Amino acid sequence: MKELAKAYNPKEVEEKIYQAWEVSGFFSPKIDEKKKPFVIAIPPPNVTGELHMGHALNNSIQDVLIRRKRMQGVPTLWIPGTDHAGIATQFKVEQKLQKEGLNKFDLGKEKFIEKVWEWKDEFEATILGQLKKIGCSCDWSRTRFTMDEGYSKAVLEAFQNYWDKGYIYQGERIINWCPSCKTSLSDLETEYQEDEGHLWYIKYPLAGDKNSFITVATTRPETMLGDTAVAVNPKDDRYTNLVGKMLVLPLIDREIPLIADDAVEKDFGAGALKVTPGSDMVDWDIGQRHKLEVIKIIDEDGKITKDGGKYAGLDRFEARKKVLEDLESQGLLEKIEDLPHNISVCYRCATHVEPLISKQWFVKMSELAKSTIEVLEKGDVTFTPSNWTKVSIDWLKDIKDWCISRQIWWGHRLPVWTKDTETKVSVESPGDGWVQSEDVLDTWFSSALWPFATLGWPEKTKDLEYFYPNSVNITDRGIINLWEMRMIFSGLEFMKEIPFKEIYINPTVFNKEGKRMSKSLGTGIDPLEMVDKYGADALRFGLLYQTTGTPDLKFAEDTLQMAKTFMNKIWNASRFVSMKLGDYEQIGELKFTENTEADKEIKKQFEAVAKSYNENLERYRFGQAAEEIYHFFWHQFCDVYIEKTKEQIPYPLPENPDEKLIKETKDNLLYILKNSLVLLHPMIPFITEEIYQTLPIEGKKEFLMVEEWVS
RNA sequence: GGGCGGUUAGCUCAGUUGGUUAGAGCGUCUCGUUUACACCGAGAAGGUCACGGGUUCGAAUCCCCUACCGCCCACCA
Repeated sequence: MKELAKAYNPKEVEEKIYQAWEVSGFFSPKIDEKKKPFVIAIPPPNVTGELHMGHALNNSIQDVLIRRKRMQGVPTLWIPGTDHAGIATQFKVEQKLQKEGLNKFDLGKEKFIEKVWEWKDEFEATILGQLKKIGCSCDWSRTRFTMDEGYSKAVLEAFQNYWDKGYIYQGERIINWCPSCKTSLSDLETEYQEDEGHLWYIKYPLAGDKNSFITVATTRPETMLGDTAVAVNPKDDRYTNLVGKMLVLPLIDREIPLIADDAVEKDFGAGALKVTPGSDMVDWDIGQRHKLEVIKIIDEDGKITKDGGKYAGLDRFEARKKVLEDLESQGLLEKIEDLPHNISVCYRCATHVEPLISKQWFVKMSELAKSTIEVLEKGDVTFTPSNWTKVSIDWLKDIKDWCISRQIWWGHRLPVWTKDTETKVSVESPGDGWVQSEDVLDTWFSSALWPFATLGWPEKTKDLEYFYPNSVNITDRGIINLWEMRMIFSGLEFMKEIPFKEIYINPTVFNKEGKRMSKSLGTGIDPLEMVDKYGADALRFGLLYQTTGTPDLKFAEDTLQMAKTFMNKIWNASRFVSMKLGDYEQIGELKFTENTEADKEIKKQFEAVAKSYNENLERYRFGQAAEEIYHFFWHQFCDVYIEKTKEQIPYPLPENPDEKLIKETKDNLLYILKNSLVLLHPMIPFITEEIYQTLPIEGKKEFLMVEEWVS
C-alpha cells in the first residue's frame, strides 16, 4: 500500500483532488432512460456577496445527498447557479458607488447596469469558487444565472403566459413603497422594527358645530392631511347617532363623513379611526368598501403632495412636527400616549416603508394558491420537518395578490409595451414606436422558475424531460413563502407538475450567542476562514454533526476542532492499515473472514452502523448519522479492532506465524477501512478520496466518488 | 395579537414510538512515552433533564400552567 504522509494536510490534498474530480467528468450525470434520476437545483446564492455559514451548511447537506445517490449508481444531477437578487444587488452596488462619491444618477442607467454586471461577474466567480472549495460536486457545465440569456427568455415567457391566462393585471392600489430605494416592495420584502411610537389624540369638529368633536387616535398624524373619512365600529353606541354626519378635517378645512366599519376596534385608542385610504393598508380596504375618495398625500420621495395645503413639499417627518404644532396651537390635540409598536421597514435599507397609491403590476394569487394548497394537503410535496406544511397552507389561505413590478434598474424588464395610450404584453418588441416599460420584475418572479428554467424551459429540452421534476429542495425556513411556495405554483402552472417531492428545511445557523450571523454586525464567521483553519472536510463534518432535529444551529467552533481531530484519526488509522499491509495487495473481491471474536464483533458493528447510517441519511438526520459513524470508526474500529489486529498480525513475526490468520486479518482491515471510507465519503469527500487512492485493491474504481455504495 | 420551536453535565448539544445505572464532543482530574495517531490510550469526577402540577406500575419523553429565549405570520390605527 502506498504510503501516506505523516500528518493529514487538507491544503495539499483538497485542491488537487477537486481538480481531478472536475476533470473526470463524473459531476455530470449519464442519462439513462431506464433509471429515474436524482436531481437537486441549488438554492442560487445571491450575487450580493460571499457565502456565509448558512450556505456552507445548506450546500454540505446537498452534497451529502448528491454524492450518496451518485455512489448508488443513480444518474445524479446537482444544478449550480446564482441569483441576480434585484434590489439587494443594486443596493450593494449603490453603496459601493457612494464610497467612490458617486450615485447611480451620475452614471445613468446604462452605465450603472454595466457596473452591476461587473459586480455580478466578480461575486459569481467568488461564490462558485467557494462552493468548489467546500467540495460541492455540482455539474458546472449546467451552471445558470437568473439573468442569463435563456433564463431571461423563460422569465418573459412566464409573464406572457400569466398574462394570457388573465393572472397578471396592472392596477392602481396601495403598495409598500421604499422612499429611499424608490421602489415598490412586496409584503414579504418588508420587515418589522420595534418603534417607541406615540398615539396622538386629535379632535375633529363636527360640521356646523364647532364645539362638538370626535376624537381620533393616530400614530401618524401627518397622514391626516389625506383623510377622507372617520370610521367607528357599527356596534359602538357612542357614535350611533352621529354616523353619516360630516366632520371638518382640521388644518385643511375639508368636510369628510363619519362612517361605520367593522375593521374599527371600539376599545382601541379613541374608538374612532381616521381613514386615509392613500396612506394605509387598512384604510385602503375601508375606503374600497365605502367608495371613499383617495387622496395621495405623500409622494414617492416621502414628501407631502400638493394636496397637503401649506404642508406641501415637506418631508413626511417634518410635516408630522408641523402638523402637531399647529393642532396644539389650535387646541385640537387632546392628549398623547406612548405606544410602542411595530413599523414596516424596507428589508434592504431599513427605511420606513411608506404605503402609497401606485400603479403596479400584480399576479392574481387565488387560483395559484389553491393549486398549491392542494398538493401540500395531498402530501405530493412534503416538508421535513413536517410542521412547515401547516404553516405554509395557512399562509396560502390568506394570501394577497403579488406585486411583481419594481422601480429599480437591475432585473428583468417587464415585457410590457406602450404606444400612445395602448398597452401590450409581448416577449419581443411589437415594432416601431412601442416603448418598453422601465419597471423590472420582483427578483423572486425569476427564482420561482428555477427548477425548470435551469433545465431549459420554455424549450422542450432533453434535460427538462429527463430531470424534471427535481427530487428534493433544501433551503432555510426564511424563504419558504418567498421561494418554495412560488416554485410550487410556478411548477404546477408551467410544467403541470410539482417541481420536487420533498422540501428539507435545514437549521438556521446562528452564532454562539444565538444571534443571527451577520457580516455587518460583525457576528458572522466566514466559512472559508474555517476551511483554512480546519479543512473543508472538518467544516462539513462539524456542521453536519450539529445538524440535529432543532430548527436553530448555534455554531460551535469546538465542533470543527473535534471534526479536524477526527480527520486526523481517520488518516492515522489508514496509515496503520497501510503499515500492517506492507506490500500486500487485495486481488479480486474484498473478503471478510471471521476467525476471532474480534472479527465477528467488528463485522457485526459495521453492518449495524451502515444500516443505521443509511436510515438516518434517508430521514435527513445528519447529526445522528455523523455521530454514529464517528463512534464506530473511532471507538469500535480504532480503539478495539485495530488494537486487536496488533495480535492477529504480530510484530515482530514469531517463528511459526499463522499465515492464514495474518492474510485474512489484512483482508478484514482493508474491508472495514474501505467500506468506512465509502460511508464517510459523502460527508468528508476529500480525505476519503485521498486515502482511497492509496488502497491496494486490484481493479478498484478510478475514484471513491463513483465507488459502489454500502447499504 | 396569532402560530411554532427551544430550555438536559462548566460549554455546545444528542436522547427515534414513555421502560433497566440520562449520552457525546470540548473542558477538568488521575494514570500511561505500546508497531498509526499526544489531534493518542485507559479511567474518573460532574446532571432534583427551566419551574409547578397532572396522567401512568413507570415521565427528560405524554397533558396543563408559569417563566425566560428565539423564529414565523399579522391591518389594532
